[in-house]
Amino acid sequence: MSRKAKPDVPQILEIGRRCVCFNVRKAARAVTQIYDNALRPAGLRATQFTLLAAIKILQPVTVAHLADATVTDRTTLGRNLKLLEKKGMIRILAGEDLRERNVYLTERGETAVAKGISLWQKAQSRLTEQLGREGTERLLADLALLVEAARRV
Amino acid sequence: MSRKAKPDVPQILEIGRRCVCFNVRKAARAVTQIYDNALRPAGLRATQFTLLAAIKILQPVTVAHLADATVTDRTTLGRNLKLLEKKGMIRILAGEDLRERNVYLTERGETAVAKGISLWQKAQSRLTEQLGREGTERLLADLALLVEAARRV
DNA sequence: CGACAAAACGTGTATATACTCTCATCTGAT
DNA sequence: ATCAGATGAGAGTATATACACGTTTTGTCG
Repeated sequence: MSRKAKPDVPQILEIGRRCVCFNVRKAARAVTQIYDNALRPAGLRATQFTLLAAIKILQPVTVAHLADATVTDRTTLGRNLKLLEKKGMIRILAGEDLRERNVYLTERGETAVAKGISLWQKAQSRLTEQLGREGTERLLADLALLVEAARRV
Repeated sequence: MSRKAKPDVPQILEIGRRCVCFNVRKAARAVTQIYDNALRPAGLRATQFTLLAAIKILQPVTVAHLADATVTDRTTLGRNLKLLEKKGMIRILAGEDLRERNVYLTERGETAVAKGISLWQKAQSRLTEQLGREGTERLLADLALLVEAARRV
């Protein structure tokens, strides 16, 4: 038996082409940069903007519920919320059930969301123009299927 | 009900459904967890495994070249490499051009890749089974188009 | 040859992400 | 009424990500 087999190189090349994880992460990196740049004038990252938007719809909302709605780990969400609180865009208050924390938008948060929406729209338009209308629809549908598939695994 | 209900709420709901950034990041989170869990027995995260695999193919390779190949920010890659070096899976040596750093797999790195490949295969199979053959092909094609589109923005 | 631009890389800072533990609170069964 | 188990949340640790800025080395051109 030789010390080291080489025949797995072609197999590794396949990984780069076919690995769902690698390719979806790569896409996420590329896309995130576009939205982060676009949202900079509002002092928001893409993640923060979508989180604020979710809060605006759901408020008052608990951390766990928000984590569920945004499909984010609860502890991750807690840390992301702390950042928004530090920016003065949300308030986090104890609920009736003292274990729960209820999240609310502040005035500054409302302003940031409003500013963010128009910036988001521009970024979204620029990207979807490149994808085409059909391409965008197909992509979003496929991503939804992917999340579903991942849940079932 | 209060008349204070915000008129832009429907618009915000659209964001959650149609925002490419939010949805691709969400998918990346879901998928990453599957691969991270699968690769745990090899002591690797998904990112680390794909990075090691890329190094195995390209070695010896400079940081910048590797960043290009994996479509990762150069500084991000540098930090990811440092972790693998700390684990003893790669070696980073100065090149002839003293500005450059050449990256090599170590024995331990080879072992980790080998172990990772079979674990990766299982995770990939489980996920693509859920997606179906066609679904997987379409998804990967769409993700490639997305990366292209993002580059053009 | 010498000034200067360009290339390759690292550091400081900040955010995003998730696992494991731990703590406080609540709820239901006894 | 009480206690065991469930539930909601935070803290500790580790990794992934990228921008702004700085450093060293190379290449280039007058």
